[in-house]
Amino acid sequence: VIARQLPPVSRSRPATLEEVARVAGVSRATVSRVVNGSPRVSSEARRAVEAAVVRLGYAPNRAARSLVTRRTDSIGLVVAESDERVFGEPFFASLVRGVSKELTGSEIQLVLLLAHSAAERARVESYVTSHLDGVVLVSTHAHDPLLVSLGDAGIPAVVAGRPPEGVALPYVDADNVGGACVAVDHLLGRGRTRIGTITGPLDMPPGLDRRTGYRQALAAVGRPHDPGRDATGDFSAASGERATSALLDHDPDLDAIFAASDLMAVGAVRTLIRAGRRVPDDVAVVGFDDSVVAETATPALTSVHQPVVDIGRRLVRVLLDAVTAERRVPAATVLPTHLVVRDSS
Amino acid sequence: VIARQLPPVSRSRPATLEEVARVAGVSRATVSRVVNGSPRVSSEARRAVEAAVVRLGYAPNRAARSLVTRRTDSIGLVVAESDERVFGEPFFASLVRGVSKELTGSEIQLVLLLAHSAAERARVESYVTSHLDGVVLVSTHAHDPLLVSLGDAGIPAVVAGRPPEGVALPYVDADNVGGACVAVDHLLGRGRTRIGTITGPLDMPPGLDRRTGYRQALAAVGRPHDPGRDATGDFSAASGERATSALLDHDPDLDAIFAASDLMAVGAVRTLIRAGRRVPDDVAVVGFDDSVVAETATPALTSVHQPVVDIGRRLVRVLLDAVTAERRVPAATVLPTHLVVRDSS
DNA sequence: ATGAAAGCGCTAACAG
DNA sequence: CTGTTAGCGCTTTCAT
Repeated sequence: VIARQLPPVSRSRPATLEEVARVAGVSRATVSRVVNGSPRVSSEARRAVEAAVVRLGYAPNRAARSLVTRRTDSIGLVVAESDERVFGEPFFASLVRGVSKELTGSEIQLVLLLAHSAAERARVESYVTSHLDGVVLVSTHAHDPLLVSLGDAGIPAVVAGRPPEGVALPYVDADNVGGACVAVDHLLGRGRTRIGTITGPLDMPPGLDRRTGYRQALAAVGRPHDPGRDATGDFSAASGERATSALLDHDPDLDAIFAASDLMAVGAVRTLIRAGRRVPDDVAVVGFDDSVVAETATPALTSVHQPVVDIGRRLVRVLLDAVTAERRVPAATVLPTHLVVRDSS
Repeated sequence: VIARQLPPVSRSRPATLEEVARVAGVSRATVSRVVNGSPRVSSEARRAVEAAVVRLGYAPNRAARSLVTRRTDSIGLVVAESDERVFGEPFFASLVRGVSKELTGSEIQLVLLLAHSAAERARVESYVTSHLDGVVLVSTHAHDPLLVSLGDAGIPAVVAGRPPEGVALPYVDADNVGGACVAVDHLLGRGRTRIGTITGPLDMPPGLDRRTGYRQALAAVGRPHDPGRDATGDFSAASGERATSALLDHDPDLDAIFAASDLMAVGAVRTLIRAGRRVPDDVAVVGFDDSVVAETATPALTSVHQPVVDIGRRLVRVLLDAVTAERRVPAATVLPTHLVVRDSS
């Protein structure tokens, strides 16, 4: 039988570098070198230090470290969104997963900053500039003041999704144009000819880009642009219903709808059924986002999948490159989307 | 015309207390007092300092402050979950909203810690104990090692949702038992008599509690417990389908189902329709969570609403009380739920 | 009411 | 390869 354990180190106060040094019989500088992985340490000293670290349960004090290095080793995820729903969106959830996934293994912490009100934005800005190494910015609103102020402040920042024109920050986005294009191609391939679209808000880049993809696909096969086949929504199911009614009014023979979000697609299906159309027999419907509702809807929705988790990971990689200034970061990174075919088309 | 502005303060390096003191013509100590709202300062000095603070755009350096106060002024939101989906769940999203809402206006920052793998859990634990004032723990897994280790570590912690038996941490939860009870009462009120239930996993407190509520409501009206009317699911739609088949096998005349999650309710509806039942005419269905799918499902689902945002807010309040040790914190806080009646019942 | 001074725990020259 | 030393920016006695 062995003694059960070393005398339990009192947790009253975390061990310091000083204590580790004393136990290991070296100087603070040496301990610091070991802890920070410097090669300029004898293996003998290193072993002694490592043992002491374990024995004492030593963990560096970040505050002290950051005071001298002027780095906080933490990055912010800033959600600049007055509309609180955003947070509940699957897009955001997956984004966070990607971000935190990319951070695993690094010593970098993720600080969440929600800036709903105008007052909060101001706080966020001052906080960010003095306490974070960099930020990932999520904002669906065009002309978000934070977008420009953070840009001006000169703090490393990367935007999730293409920001509106005029913002000089690097961004990572899904290929919205390409995705929409593929969706419409798919509809054309199914023999549909009278294809309408329900766009997102046109002051938001994704809204704009998906409409662009729709038009490109049609233009590519020589279809002229018919304004009556465009109806604007706001990404919500209710707006999808309204838009579909409008579309049907203009062209009762519509045989397909490309909706710029799954929620709008659900609204479209609902309205189509109510109008006596069968989906997909009479009218095929394709959504965008490949969210849970696409799977659970009846019929299950064909939808464009965005690699959101990957976007999150890439966002972090770009940001960290910007922070360390190791290399010039790309102004834009566009990740591919793909179509998931289900029952609605 | 006035001069456009004071000479733009160079942002090369954030202003320090020292600089503010010089500009205001006082000592560092005085500036510190003003910044921290100490009353022992003449209004004259205070004015001078405040002006200098504004002029210099001064923001205290958290690292320096935390080094001396031994407080980090940040709390962690620890998601101890190997199952990555959790993050996408609406429950989690609303929780975060509540937490961050409660934090607005305070100087406290929210640090997000995801602990998927076992290795990460270890890191999280060490990180937490040395760099955070306290943590809010989200874990749906029974017997999560973090639950006990954080409890042992003596760091202030509060759990979202009732933890499994044996965990001594304070928690905040929705009234799952009461909610389920009300749901079943509602079904009884609609004249239903053959009411089955699809439970959640029985090793999870919410799964257990909702079943308890179901049984209580039935017992209250003298219905004996019929094991054949219990089917176990895992909160997913697919499990809801399977469970419903089992329920129908046992009792083809079933006229109502209480599902412990909206997703399972959706699965139930799907299976019922396939089996030739009309919802709600032949079989009424009630879900739990009042999530987006409850709204978008066809028919729209009657569901039990949990005050998740409030849970988040309360979590923070309890945690901060525990951190400052201002008062003994309640071991359990149970917030009321309510039924949202829609078309499925 | 205010200032002087002593660190908090750590890193980073700089010597040796 | 290692130790000494000088702060990083802030709070906090302790005098005054």
